[in-house]
Amino acid sequence: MEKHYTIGQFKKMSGLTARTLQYYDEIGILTAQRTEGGHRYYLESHVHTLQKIVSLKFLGFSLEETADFINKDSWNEKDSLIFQRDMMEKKREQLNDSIRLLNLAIEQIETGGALHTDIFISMINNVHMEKSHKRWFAAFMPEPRINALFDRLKSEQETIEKKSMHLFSRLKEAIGIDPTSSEVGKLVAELMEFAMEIVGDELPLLEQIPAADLEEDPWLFPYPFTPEEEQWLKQAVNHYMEKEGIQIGKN
Amino acid sequence: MEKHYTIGQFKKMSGLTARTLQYYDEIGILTAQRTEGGHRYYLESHVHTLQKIVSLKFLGFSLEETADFINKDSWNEKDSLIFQRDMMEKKREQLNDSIRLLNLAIEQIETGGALHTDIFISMINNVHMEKSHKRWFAAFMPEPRINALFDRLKSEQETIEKKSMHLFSRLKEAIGIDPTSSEVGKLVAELMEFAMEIVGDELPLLEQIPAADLEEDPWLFPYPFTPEEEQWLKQAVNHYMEKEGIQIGKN
DNA sequence: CTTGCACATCACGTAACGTGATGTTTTAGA
DNA sequence: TCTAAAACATCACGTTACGTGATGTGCAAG
Repeated sequence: MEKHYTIGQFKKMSGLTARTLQYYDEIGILTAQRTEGGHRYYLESHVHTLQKIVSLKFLGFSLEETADFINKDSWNEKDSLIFQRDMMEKKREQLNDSIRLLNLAIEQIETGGALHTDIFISMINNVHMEKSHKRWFAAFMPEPRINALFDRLKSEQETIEKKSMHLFSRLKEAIGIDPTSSEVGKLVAELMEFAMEIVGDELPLLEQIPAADLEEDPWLFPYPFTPEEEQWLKQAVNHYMEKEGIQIGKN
Repeated sequence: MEKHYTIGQFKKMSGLTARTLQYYDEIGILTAQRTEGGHRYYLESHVHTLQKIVSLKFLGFSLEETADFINKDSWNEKDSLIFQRDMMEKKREQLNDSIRLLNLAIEQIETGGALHTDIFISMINNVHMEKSHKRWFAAFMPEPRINALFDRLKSEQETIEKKSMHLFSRLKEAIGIDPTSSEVGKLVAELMEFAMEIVGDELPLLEQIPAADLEEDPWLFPYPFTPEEEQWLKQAVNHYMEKEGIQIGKN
């Protein structure tokens, strides 16, 4: 005589809840046998089917997709497997981005600094809107050069993000201090150097982009400083420029 | 006069749908202004708030959590950030597992072999049930040694999985062939060698585990072969053992 | 003044169950 | 054999973050 499990035994074995088993029964993905009184019971074959179900769920398939797999017993069409893998890889990239950004914020707090929301937001945005930014830049640069620029930045993304976070935070905290002081001068010097590092050889082209265009779109390019803060920053940068005798537009 | 956006302009700018904006209005996370006629309109401050919302969503927060963040404008409690990061890291581990397993199946198909569902299932299970397996082994081995064993296997997980997939598949395809043939003998030899590699120095202890215990739990240890297939495999292994004159139990 | 578009509000659908509420079957013990 | 408790059954509504119509107004242009 075949072993049979009540729903209570079955749920203990599988670790699923009774509700889940009832739901699987309801949608017909795991149809239980019934006693005369109407209680569910399960056989070894159900164990096997349920194995398949939880395994496929583990791979990230929906119950509907899972049902398809269960009905056919050879899984040799690689299309759905490849599709699924690609979906999961996209999700993983997403997670990598958010984990990296969360760590950035955590580190900033742990090193004793304050986390400035505007800075954080603009950095998140930078990652989130990458594709839109690429399209935007397409109006000023040929595509291969855009890609080269973005690829270079991406290869050092984490370093750049950490530097940005640190530098912008210190700048924000310096607001109010005399813009001509040597303390502020040092920060601005750092900022300029950092900006040069970012733009690299694309300086001439990027300089041509009118600053107004950038500020015109508050959605695509949220600014980490408020208008008053920016006012202060401009003073500081101007002072620095005059002292150094350089004439370059500031982004 | 402040710039104001209709919902149509706002959705184009943000890339969200009107329904989403209406929903955010409804749950009070982004309350729009209204014209006399009842139409929604948005100001610059709404742009800023929406930036926060989409940024926090990008980090994986729910709208409810997002609402909390928006209400307080300093984000210096690292607890929720750390909690969130840990959640996301768990999800990423999950994804890594499923991607690796999907690739395993895809490769198996691409190299021209058939994907045997029972083998695949039992390999998925192996990853999925790792914690349960550890608990199960705790009845036979002290915990530090279990951890050492599992850590060793984990460091070569992908290699082991590929080998398993390849070897078990060839075994399954050999079923029906004379168990005493040299072809089968070779496969069994590979199997034994592989098994030795896996158990490593834990052979004596693992040998003590009665095979019945393993087979007794069809949920925890789904077997990649059917009873008939197993019968054949036993014959092949026995033949191999006699020929080699070794006496070791088989798992 | 009308026409057409943009916008408004219901209201139900989604996925995979969780969580009671309430009634019936099964089983263990007297 | 009877009873009380445990186990099980079926509704039915809640969850998240919107999508998707259906149907009824506001608004700007001709």
